[in-house]
Amino acid sequence: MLSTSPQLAVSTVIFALRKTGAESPATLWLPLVRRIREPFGGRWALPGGPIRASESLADAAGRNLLETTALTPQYLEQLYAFGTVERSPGTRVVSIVYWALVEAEEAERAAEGENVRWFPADDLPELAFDHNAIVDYALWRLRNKMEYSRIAHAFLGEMFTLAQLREVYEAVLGRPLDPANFRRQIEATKSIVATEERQSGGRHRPPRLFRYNESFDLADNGPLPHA
Amino acid sequence: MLSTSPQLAVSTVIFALRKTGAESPATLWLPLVRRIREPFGGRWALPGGPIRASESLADAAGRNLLETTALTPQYLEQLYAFGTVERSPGTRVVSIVYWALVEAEEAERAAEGENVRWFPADDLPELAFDHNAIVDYALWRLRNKMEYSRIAHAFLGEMFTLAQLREVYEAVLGRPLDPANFRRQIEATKSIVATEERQSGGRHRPPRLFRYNESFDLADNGPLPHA
DNA sequence: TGAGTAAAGGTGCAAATGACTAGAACAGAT
DNA sequence: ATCTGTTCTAGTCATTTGCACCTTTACTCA
Repeated sequence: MLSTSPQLAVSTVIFALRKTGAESPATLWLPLVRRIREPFGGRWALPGGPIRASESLADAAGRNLLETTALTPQYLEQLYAFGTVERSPGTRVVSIVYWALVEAEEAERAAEGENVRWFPADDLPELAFDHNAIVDYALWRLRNKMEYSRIAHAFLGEMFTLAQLREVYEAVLGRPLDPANFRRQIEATKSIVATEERQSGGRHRPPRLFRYNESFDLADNGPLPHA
Repeated sequence: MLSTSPQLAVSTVIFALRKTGAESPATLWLPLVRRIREPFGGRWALPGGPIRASESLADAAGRNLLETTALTPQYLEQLYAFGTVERSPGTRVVSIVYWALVEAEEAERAAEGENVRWFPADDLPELAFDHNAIVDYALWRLRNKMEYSRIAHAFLGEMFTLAQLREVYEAVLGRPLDPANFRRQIEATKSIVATEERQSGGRHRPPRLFRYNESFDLADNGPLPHA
């Protein structure tokens, strides 16, 4: 009997920050798609699909994401290759999973449908396959990376106030940060620069707008082949 | 035309510490295997092979490593999935690469042969496929991880002196460390405990032997599915 | 017994961090 | 125009951390 090579697929865990109420803190959300086929028909699952012969793994992740959720992420990084024998009933599937971040605005644009819905990352239903465990791992990576890189910026638009940036950190790390100390740390950084513009409209002193210094990478992922 | 799924394989970058001369500093070495088939026939490559239907990815990496190099690593972790279109001439191959550490003693035991040879990690020949880039990335990960985990211990045996442990750090990080400060950092750690035994034989005050506290993991890799 | 060597222990400075206080600037309401 | 509440902004101070350097201890070998 010829041993057939495992089936190969890519999936993506993509996070966005959402504010439910006006005064409630922002939390992490992610879009899931409803499975139509067996196994796990009807269950929610990570967006993903097969790899085409002409595209790299990252390209496959981005394309499947765009096709199923209409989202274009600000940040995309390989998470892990999952390949235990029993993770998919019947067939042997190896999933190369990416994780991604998307701006709040972009996340709003992508309309929800019958088969695509956003869920809060800390309160998911039972997903298909091992996808609950995968999301847990992606959350761990996100929180870890937040502490020693500048990926927080990927949740925000071009320009942002320090309060907005701090809100991102507080939502991901799950604890409040001192505004004054936070300011000091950001200003010590060269990767985030102050602009002359301010954001008006609130019923308070208009905060200065900041901009990310494009000459810095969002994260140092080492000497990884670009694709 | 039916789009065929890419071919899937695992490879492993496995490091050991070797001392060339008696007084020269230890450096990183890794075993490579000589390819017999095309493409890249005759070139050196990372040990690896296909994934069996009954084994997980990590198991496949360990098995292929044992079969081709007779090595059993002290530490094994997934590195990255490489899958650009052009990385293997002719066929489309996705390689899930692991990286590993092995004790010096265990590395000695595994004899070199015509088709397996150890090379210094910082002076490799031109390897098959994109394996040079893969080794570079593995080196980067190793150096990174060395700074916030206790994997250095995986290079050593059951018991070791602080000087030996420091030699590992110096070899991997590529810079000398202050012995006094190094001692303090290690002693602040709960994961490495002093024993009552000492190592005699040197022409100096006999150093205390230390032991790794087995109740700690070598590295915190988050909530990863065990296999 | 003395010389040499590395382990082991200690001291002090500088930078980073965390908790806290206080004033300045603005929007909107009175 | 003045008041009020909120947030930005600046600064202090104590604690921790990292790092450089120095001294003492204990052993082996000649």
